[in-house]
Amino acid sequence: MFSQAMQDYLKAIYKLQEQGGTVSTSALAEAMGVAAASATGMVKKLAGLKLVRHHPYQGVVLSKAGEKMALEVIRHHRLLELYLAEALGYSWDKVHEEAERLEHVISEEFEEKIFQALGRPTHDPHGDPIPAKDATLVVAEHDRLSDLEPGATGVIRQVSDSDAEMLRYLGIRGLVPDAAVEVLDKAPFNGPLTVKSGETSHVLGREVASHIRVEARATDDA
Amino acid sequence: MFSQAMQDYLKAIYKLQEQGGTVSTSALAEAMGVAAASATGMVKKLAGLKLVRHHPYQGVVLSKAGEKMALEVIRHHRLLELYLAEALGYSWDKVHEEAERLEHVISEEFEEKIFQALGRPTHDPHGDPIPAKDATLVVAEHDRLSDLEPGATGVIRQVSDSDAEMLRYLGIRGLVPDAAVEVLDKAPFNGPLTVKSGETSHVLGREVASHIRVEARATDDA
DNA sequence: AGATTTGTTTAGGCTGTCCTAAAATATCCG
DNA sequence: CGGATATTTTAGGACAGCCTAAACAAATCT
Repeated sequence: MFSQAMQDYLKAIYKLQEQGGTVSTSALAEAMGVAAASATGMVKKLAGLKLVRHHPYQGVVLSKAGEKMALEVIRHHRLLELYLAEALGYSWDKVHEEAERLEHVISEEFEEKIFQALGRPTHDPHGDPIPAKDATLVVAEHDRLSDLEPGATGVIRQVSDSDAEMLRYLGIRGLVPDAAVEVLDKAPFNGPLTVKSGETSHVLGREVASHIRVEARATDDA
Repeated sequence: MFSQAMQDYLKAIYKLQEQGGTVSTSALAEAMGVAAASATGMVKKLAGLKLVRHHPYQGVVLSKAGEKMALEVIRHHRLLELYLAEALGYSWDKVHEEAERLEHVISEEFEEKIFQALGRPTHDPHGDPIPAKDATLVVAEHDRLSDLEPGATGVIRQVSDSDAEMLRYLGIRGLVPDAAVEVLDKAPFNGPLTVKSGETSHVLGREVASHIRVEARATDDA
């Protein structure tokens, strides 16, 4: 009905929209790993199907229908990630890749079966919220760990799933959703953060720390 | 690497070969639900890749490599069928369709994970043997239920998974692998069989009964 | 403002898989 | 044997999704 390629484009547009407002063709092409011309072509097709609105040279916006489709794919993806981790014992750095392929082929029944088996979960292993069946999504905005100041404490809520290598690195160190953390030090000039979690402390570059979202506890120095 | 279409063709060739010796292009096209010309085209491509041998107007035969590929896909399929039934509670008439799509996208890791989770099984829910990792397959030839004579007893070993409707019908009646059966009566002129399983007896048409494979117990009237 | 750089779209092609229609080959039967 | 019938292959085309190269539009710099 809707091709795999179309689903992938819609998902990519959704994610870009989430971050940076308007979505340019080149950003979309970049995200999809295709040439800019290919993205233009697909955007025109999606616009023809009323899944996106396209104003040439201005960017792409998902329509209501397009957003719904994107969220359905994302729901599949995140449920699968969680299922692979929980039920099959996948390590959290490997779930993304497998889910990426499975998300396009599972039936609604499969979706429902794993949803129930997992106890109607709300978040995937990286802390990303799972869209509901009716394609609604509760987004909680948390601070980047890299934005916290020394002395701040909080709980990790999300870790970006974009880089498997990084996930492996953080997983080994216990820096996963629900872990409590405290910022001990923050070196100047975009230097690394020293973060304590449990008994041990870790030194994290700004780049990595910006991929970790934390729910900060109210600081007492107010 | 090898496209989904190619995998499906190889699988179809394997199954046709299993049944009827040489595989004609038209039989292949029929099985794949495509025009004969399309099958010819794909066969030529597969022959170019040394996955099949093709003698025009004579039929197609899988090469060693082609058979291996086919068995790998079938292994995926049957493991998935069993996993869907056992782990996710799918009814056995629905597993085929879902497995059909999943078989092409799961990784070797996924395969291994479900293989272990299922306790290294040897047969799928329909009683079909699951090819081993090294692409070897133990085939046990059992009698068609329709070939047994009144008085014969045995155990159901396989039920053809080709028709979901039929599987539902038989499942309700407990005519599943490992069920003990006894042929009470066999009407002449290709008439129905009366079969007892457990406490109840069922009347089955020849067509249906031919889709059930039974391991016959030695009869005592010898 | 004019020129350069950057971003976007159009034009034309390639590959994979399918199709129909027509030609070629094999089989069957009087 | 030879013509009718059935099967198989060839020829030519469609469509999806990708590509590169070239044309076009917008933004930026001096």
